Amino acid sequence: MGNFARQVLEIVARIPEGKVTTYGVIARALGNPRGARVVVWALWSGPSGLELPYHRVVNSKGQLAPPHIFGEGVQRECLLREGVTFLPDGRVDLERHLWIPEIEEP
DNA sequence: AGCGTGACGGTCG
DNA sequence: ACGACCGCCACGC
Repeated sequence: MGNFARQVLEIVARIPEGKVTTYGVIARALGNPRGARVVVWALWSGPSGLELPYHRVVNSKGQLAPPHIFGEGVQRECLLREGVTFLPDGRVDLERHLWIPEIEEP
């Protein structure tokens, strides 16, 4: 796993309960503004056993990952359980729950 | 050394 | 507002 991917996972590990962040935000925090897709790759390659809150990462519109990733409705339920609220159209209410990590890179 | 692959994001019609 | 398009970056083959 590359260095970037490791840093991605470090950030994911720090997303507070009841909060979410986005692929793009993580990429920017790591100084790679156009690296959103690499963040995706990092999540794929990350350890599945470890208790990382992968479900707290959504896209820039607040939409959840497609069902085949976590299973139908699973991601949504995890977030609901943690107190995340959704808009009528099913997107996460980013206004309230978006979490921006502190800048990492030196 | 290409080339295909994304759980993406912004821009434009 | 919404979809279609296109650029993006690291990685594995």
